[in-house]
Amino acid sequence: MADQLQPPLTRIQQKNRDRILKGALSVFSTSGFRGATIDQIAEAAGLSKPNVLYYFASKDDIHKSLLTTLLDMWLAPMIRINPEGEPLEEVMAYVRAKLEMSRRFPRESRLFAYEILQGAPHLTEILGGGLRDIVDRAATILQGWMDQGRLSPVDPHHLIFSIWALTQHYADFDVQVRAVLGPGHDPFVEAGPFLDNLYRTMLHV
Amino acid sequence: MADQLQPPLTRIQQKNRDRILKGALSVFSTSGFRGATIDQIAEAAGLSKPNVLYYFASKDDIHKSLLTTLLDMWLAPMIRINPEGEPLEEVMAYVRAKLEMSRRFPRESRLFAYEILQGAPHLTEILGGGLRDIVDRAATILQGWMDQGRLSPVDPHHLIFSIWALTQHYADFDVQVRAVLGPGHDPFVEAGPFLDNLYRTMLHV
DNA sequence: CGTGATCCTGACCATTTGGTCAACAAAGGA
DNA sequence: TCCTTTGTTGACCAAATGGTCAGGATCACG
Repeated sequence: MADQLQPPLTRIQQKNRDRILKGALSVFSTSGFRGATIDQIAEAAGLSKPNVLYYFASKDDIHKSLLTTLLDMWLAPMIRINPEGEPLEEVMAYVRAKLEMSRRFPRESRLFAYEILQGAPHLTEILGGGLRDIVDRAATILQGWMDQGRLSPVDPHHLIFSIWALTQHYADFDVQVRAVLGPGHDPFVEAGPFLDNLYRTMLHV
Repeated sequence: MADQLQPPLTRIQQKNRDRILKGALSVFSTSGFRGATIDQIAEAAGLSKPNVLYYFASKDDIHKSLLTTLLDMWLAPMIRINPEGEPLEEVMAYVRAKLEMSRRFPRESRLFAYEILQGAPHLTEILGGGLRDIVDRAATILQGWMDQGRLSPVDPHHLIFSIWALTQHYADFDVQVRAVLGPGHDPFVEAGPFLDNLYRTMLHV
């Protein structure tokens, strides 16, 4: 389990690995793992297929690398919940951060959605491990606030699920949302006040 | 656009088409369209691959058939919203029906999730057509109730999105929800009161 | 029964796709 | 400059996969 002493990446390695991951994010997030081909990734990255496989051992390797790299970014807002802060504002800040991430990084959201739908074959250990710890920490903080009467009491885990569901929905189901709303709408802009109102009314003591 | 006069299905056709669709639902909902193979579907249906292709022209055909067949069932609860009913109870009944569908038909939920994630290649005309009409009708009813002061005013479209997101999340992200909650939890059972409380507090005048 | 329609399958095909490899090109340090 | 390391690719392979087809089995019905 000790970290391998990796030789530092060369300039070219840095650049090309980056291009591959960027291209792969684009392809995986639109077609899913099975639907994506190394050829597509190579083209999106502007490299030849064998060259892609020079930097990553396999398609699986690219996918796993993407997921683990992005997971940190994805969970960051939850870690930033501050137990010393004002309860309602902390929750609202998390909701806003999560919605903003869905707006700015919809491909990342879809990448995770595909992975979870599939049964999370590449994330099983993380799901029951690190993720659960992070969520439990947040749930404990929320529960504490509720016990102090500073937040309306609800199940903290399901509160967190609701935030995930409501914010990621706008990224993952983007086409459906836009098809139903029709042109002239910005789903993310409209969702802001809606979610704000929803969580304020539900959690206000 | 006129309906073709189809010869009635024989007993065997009825049975085998049914088995294929059942098997395909299972396979598509766990692997997505591209991840599913006709061989897997055939095995799940207990038929040989050529026999599957005797009943359906192509893999695409099976998939499209599944989606259109299931879409009606999926939208049924929304159509049942009754403008003459008691507003809050109508909404709560819809929420409960949708959660119950996620619980009983998680595979159907995931099938749609995959399709939307993919950009809904097989549902584009339905999304902007029939679905939009159904949603708009429901949104109009909700808006009417809000205008009458019988429901707290919120954006009706986003209210509907929120119900979809919150209920389908438990089916689509099942592994994640269970991994976070740990053993000894029934997410669907816990979600019931949570959603009940959420919508009552948000919509109660 | 008989016979036409329906049903079923082993064998096969073309294409796609993940991945390999030998050989060649470019960097880069001494 | 030379030579080792690093980077790149065309050609290739084996497996998987969507789909076809000729022919055989079974069914329904007069």
